[in-house]
Amino acid sequence: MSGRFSREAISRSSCECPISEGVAVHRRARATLVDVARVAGVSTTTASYVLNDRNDMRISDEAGRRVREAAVTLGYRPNRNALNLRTARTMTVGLISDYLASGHFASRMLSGASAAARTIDHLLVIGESEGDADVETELIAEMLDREVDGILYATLVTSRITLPAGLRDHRVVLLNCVAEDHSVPAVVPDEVDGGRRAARALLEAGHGDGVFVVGEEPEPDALAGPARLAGIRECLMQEGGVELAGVLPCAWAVVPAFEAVSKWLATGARPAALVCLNDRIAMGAYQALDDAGLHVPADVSVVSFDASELASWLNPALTSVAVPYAELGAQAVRMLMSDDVRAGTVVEVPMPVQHGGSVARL
Amino acid sequence: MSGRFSREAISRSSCECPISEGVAVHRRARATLVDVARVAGVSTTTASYVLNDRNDMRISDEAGRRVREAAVTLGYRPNRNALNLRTARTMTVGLISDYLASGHFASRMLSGASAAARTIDHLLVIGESEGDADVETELIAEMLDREVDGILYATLVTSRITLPAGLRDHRVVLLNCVAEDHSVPAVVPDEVDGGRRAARALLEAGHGDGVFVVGEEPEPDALAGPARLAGIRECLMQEGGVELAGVLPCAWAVVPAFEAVSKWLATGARPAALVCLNDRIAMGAYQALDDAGLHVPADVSVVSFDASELASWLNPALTSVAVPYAELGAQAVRMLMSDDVRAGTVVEVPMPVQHGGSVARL
DNA sequence: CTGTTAGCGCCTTCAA
DNA sequence: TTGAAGGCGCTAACAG
Repeated sequence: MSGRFSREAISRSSCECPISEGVAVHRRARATLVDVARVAGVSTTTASYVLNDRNDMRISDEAGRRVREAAVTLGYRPNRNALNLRTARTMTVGLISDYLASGHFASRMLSGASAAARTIDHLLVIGESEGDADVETELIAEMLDREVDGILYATLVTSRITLPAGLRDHRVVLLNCVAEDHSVPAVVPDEVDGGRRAARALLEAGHGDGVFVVGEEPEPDALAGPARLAGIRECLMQEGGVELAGVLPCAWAVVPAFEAVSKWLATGARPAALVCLNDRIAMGAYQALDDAGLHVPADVSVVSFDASELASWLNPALTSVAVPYAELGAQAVRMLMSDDVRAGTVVEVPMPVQHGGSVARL
Repeated sequence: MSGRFSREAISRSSCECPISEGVAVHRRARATLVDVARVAGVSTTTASYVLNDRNDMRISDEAGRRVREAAVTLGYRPNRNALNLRTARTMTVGLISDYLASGHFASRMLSGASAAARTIDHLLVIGESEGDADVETELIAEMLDREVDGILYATLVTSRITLPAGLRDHRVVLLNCVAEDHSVPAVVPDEVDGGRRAARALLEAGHGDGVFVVGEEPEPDALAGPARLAGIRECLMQEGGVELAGVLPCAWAVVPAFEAVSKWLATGARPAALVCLNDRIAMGAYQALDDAGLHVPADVSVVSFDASELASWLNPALTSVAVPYAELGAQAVRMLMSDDVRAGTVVEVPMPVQHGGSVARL
């Protein structure tokens, strides 16, 4: 009883404590369930039942009304921390990623994840390891300490990974990567089908012969390149009956692509079409083609992957196979919080083609 | 007492409850302070004091040793939710932004904020409103419910804003925006000085006459453009003794810039140097200059703002004034959590010049 | 130097 | 139909 009174004294005295001499901060100004119950003239139990819409307990209409009214007038919002402690659920999902800052790929995943989380009343807690294993371990511990309801483990580059030890036996979904042993559910782009779609974009415009791929790059853990290439080869053969004309290796960046393509064109190569494994490679290729006096798409058609902003900035705009980052993030959240996450499940999200003006119709 | 025993029974039965037939999840498998105290043979108080390094209470070395040992062997980690409830601090900072997904600007801010938060043992909780006021209100409530220790309110575009009502009287720092009435501490880039630096990059290379600005665009709440322009004008005049030759208005995107510059060049305009108000404008300008047979930097020098990846992709690479996004995020977190946040404080972070090959040395 | 105790705000079993 | 009471895991008076 005395406890109740003292609470009240504290609770209502919205003590404005100034931080230094600037910003003022309300502490304990929020109404608690006890306050609501008191104002409504019922017990906390009753208030709790009403506010949680528990129909199994029959509450008189009158009591229900009074509680709801009190809650509104007091601006009552349940204290999540108390709830967390009580229920051991926090309505948050953690997202641990190696790189958040690089490119707006990561941010699109975040955006999709954030939105999906919000629709199920969860908030996103993020951490960036910057590729540092110690930081990663620390972040994992930090999140588990906070009892996030699940963790998304994401990588910037689609890759094959080993689940960090700290995450084992926890609710985890991999985002943009897969576990070596397929022991963890994962959401990745369907790169092989993406490759097919890139090739199909050329076939549909009447291309077939003289199609070259630019950007093969042997990185052991990167999955996108080989998968895209396989899809391209397969589609060209199965749907066009032609063999891929060749592959020009280069790193996935503008300058290396520019140099590789320039050198190649200098040898007299005259491709009919290029499939660049990402938009930056395509940009380098554009520059090299321009220097060689070749026009896109009149002389050479180009398709690429990523459908990043860059694709729309180039002139002519690139036809590019999009990586559905936002969708990946959203799907991963939904999967993480769904009831039937199965260990081996790997969801492959389709990669839509974004058409530009870089493919000539023959 | 019975409570203690029953706790123990629950606590140690690391009940592995499988989710569907896949992922297994440990519930309550973690050791609690009670467990540690019991194993060490002391009271929870003692254990708490030891683990929190509270020197004001003198604990025997022996007891201290045993507690620490027990904590290690049990892998004890304090339950943050209990701590949150008890201390009304959560060691989290919230970040509410209008757009997270657009460009990698936002993600750089996130990255900087995340890293800074980590150094002070805080985790970042994020929310994206997508420009929707209702979503924003909801996110604010959600974060306050969780008692984040402070909130960063960020905008994608540097702008002047009104603090959302729900944030008033809370610990807030504005990120990349300022309050109309300067009533809230804020961290923004020093755009005027950035403008000076852009102009200085030209002056130092011997330029002065025939400098045009591309990209003036009258958006009432956007601060960057006018500030950059003012800095450019001021520096040109004060340090170079010349008047800015002119301003070519256009939207801040590649295609509009391409069109505006093309049309302008078609009228016979022959600028000596262009200051493009962002990198995308510069890209459009490059394309237009190229079409007109003008070379960068031989015929026209170009400097711009943002120092985005794009600046390094262009050929020649752009000399561009960087927006220190990561630094903004980091500073904002530090400011938010520092003890002396003053209402009116506006921290202006310097914008470093990133040199490329787009300025000819005269 | 160490243990007992009373909550933080909430949910929920049990009894009335 | 409602209320009292216990406890989630932790900290901090206050006793001993």
